[in-house]
Amino acid sequence: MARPPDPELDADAIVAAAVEILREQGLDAVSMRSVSARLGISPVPVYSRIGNKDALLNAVADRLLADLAPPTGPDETWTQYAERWTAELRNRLRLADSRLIVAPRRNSYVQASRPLVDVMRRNGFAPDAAVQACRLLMWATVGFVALEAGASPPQDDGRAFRSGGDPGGVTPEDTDVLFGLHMRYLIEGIARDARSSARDIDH
Amino acid sequence: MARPPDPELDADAIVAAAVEILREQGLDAVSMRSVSARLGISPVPVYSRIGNKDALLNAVADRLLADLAPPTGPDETWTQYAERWTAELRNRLRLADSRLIVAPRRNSYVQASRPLVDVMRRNGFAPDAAVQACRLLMWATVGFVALEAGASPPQDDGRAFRSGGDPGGVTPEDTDVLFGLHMRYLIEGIARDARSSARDIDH
DNA sequence: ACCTGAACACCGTTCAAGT
DNA sequence: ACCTGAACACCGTTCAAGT
Repeated sequence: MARPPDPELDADAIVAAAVEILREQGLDAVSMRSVSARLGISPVPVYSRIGNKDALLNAVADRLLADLAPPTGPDETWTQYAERWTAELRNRLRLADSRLIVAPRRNSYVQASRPLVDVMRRNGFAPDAAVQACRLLMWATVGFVALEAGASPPQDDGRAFRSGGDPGGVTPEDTDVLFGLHMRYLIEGIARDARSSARDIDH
Repeated sequence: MARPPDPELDADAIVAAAVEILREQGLDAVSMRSVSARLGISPVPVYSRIGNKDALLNAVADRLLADLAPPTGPDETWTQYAERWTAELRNRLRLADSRLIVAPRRNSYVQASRPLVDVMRRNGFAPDAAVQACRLLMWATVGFVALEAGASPPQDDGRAFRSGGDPGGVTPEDTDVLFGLHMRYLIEGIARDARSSARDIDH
């Protein structure tokens, strides 16, 4: 019907439609066909603007996971911020489908790392050490949520032990405790290594 | 052609065929149709014996991930064994597709936990503490490998920075270091908490 | 009882037209 | 140039026969 490229249809509108379908019906309902149908067009323009389904899902994930990191407070130690940072990341990641979050070096993750790296550098960390520590916390958090969320949505497992007494005794409270313990151990370890390397320099 | 149920065709043979296809062509090539075609049958018997595709993939994962834990050595401290246990788990998990490993409470994981829990209990851990610590190390290891492997196979990402100077400076060596650091922090943290709770009891 | 062929309702992706 | 309809080569799953 139209010869000039539809000016209403840019990559952003396509990603927005995909996010709507994701929110309403879940990740499995997001297809090149369902997205184009929602926009009232054929799948071809989606391919020409986005590329393919992988690219679409990456774009969806980047939009869903924008601005993951909480703002830094004044007079906050790096350990305090690191604790808030991991907890906030976990809360945000849990809202997304676990299949979208398992991707290291996702743009959103690189962005989210920046404030934590900055805080650590202001607290005396060497650039390399700050980046490494931040990557450690990021991987640990993303990996934890992937496992935590991977229980229900993707593969339903068949076995009939959803409601009632839980299977191996893993309640949501257990999971919270496990996450807190995990992050505490990592942050304490990073702090200890940082102190010992500072001692090396002093000496 | 045959009326009696084929005695050569049990669930094991179906899973074995799926594993063969997985090894030869990757996870994406494993379908109810490709598996039944390899066995020379229609998809229907696969459904009647396995259930559905989720059940098939779970069975494949359980077979691929059997016997994950290394044997315990005599006169080995729990920290030494925990280090070997996480390293061996990582090596084994890396051989599988990351999409198959992200499932907490997978039967193979429960089995793999047993020897580590036993070693920790022999070293004075309370039952609950040993189970919790083991779960922590399991989740951390599985999550790490999921991230580590999730870079290449599932979504190829499009961006052209595979060969040559790597993107954000994440070499395989960096990844090895990160894993070692991660596990060391966790094991040290577990040891420290165990010592302090033992002190509470002594006092 | 247990199989097969065929079908249903989808996929991702591309091609050959149309304007 | 950019669209659409149609097609290709698949999926997971189920149904209606066949023996």
